[in-house]
Amino acid sequence: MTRFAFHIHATDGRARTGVIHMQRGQIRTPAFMPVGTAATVKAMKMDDVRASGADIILGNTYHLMLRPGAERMARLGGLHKFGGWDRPILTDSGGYQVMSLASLRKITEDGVTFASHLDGSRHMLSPERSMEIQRLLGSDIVMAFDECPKIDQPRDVIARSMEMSMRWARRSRDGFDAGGDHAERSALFGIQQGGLDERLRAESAGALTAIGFDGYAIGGLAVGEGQEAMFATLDFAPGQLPATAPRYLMGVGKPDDLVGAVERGVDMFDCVLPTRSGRNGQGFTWAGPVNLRNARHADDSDPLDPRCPCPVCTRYSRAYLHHLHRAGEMLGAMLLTEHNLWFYQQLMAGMRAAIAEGRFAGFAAQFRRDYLRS
RNA sequence: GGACAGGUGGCCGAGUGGUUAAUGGCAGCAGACUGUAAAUCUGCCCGCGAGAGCGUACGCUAGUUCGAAUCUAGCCCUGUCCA
Repeated sequence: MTRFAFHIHATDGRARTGVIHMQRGQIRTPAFMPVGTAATVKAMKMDDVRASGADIILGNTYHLMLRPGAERMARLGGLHKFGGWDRPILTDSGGYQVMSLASLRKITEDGVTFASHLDGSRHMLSPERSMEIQRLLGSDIVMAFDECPKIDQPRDVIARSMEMSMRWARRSRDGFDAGGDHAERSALFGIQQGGLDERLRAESAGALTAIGFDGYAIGGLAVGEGQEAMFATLDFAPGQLPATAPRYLMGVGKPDDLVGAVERGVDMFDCVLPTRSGRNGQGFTWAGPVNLRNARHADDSDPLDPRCPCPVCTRYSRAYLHHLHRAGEMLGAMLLTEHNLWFYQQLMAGMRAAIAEGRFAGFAAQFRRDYLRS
């Protein structure tokens, strides 16, 4: 059975559409992967995540190693069984927490020591340990352990960080390959760094390509640089990575970010936005984002998005969603999260179809007219 | 009828002579959220004004004082208990 294969079915400009084949299932690209940090896509049941159109979800090394713990997870049969999701799971390596938990960690060449945000206990994450944890979780797509640096730093700091991430990529490759059966069933992605700098990105891409990975992630973006700078970087970064492998833009993004990134050759995405925003009252629609807490929805009996076929838009009104979010009812978070995930998946499906039919530019233009309507 | 305890900005509730247009919380009006320390966070929230500022304001009235939400007196109202 195929461990990992990426077939590109069509291209349109730099945009591509295809399918990743893995033992636990197929992943249609361009793909959006809902984030399930703590063995749950927050506020969602896994059957509903699947019904929204997701082929793959994320898990997180750092959070799961702290709670419930990687060894426990392995004893319980792995992350898929534990969380009730039998399709592919991509696990982040903990590299993002090197940045997001900057005040709680110390970096050395060997790895990163965290003071747990839960109880202050100390935990070491190295390329080797991150690979081991992702193996214990039973991950399908393992991410190399990297440092996701803050963007507002001098070039030489970004350069040294990137170089260390490339040494860690080598160690991640070796650690993953030593994983026995798991390495036979799963895939390993490297992560390009280098900030907004074309030469650093090229160096990073070269280092990763020399090591060899199943897929290549673009890391270190969507960390405050703004869409214009991100797109400027994506004008060259995807092209520096192997054309035959999936390209995964980590942590992105808003709907218009996804369209612009697919346009520039990206195949995979993950982002907390649809789920977090769903909990915080923001709903995504074809006419742009909507804050359901706003007073103007109190008497609105229309669905959140008239074009949306999701279980929420076909049953409930904006007024009801407004009421639930005002009242702090948990169903409000659940329903809006579900809609948002459907919206993201419909957007991806729309892009896949447009690429396959050679009309991506028109799709993107129409999307922007409706969504950005400014 | 009597004894206590109270009456503060939409609500709850601090403040007990001067850095007080008055701490907090809630409600309200907006905004943010991008490999999840987030069902979170931020701003606004008496009126007029772009602003400086001006005007009103701590049950009511009258006082004391350079100065009162804070002290005094009377009155009104609310709660608990006793008759």
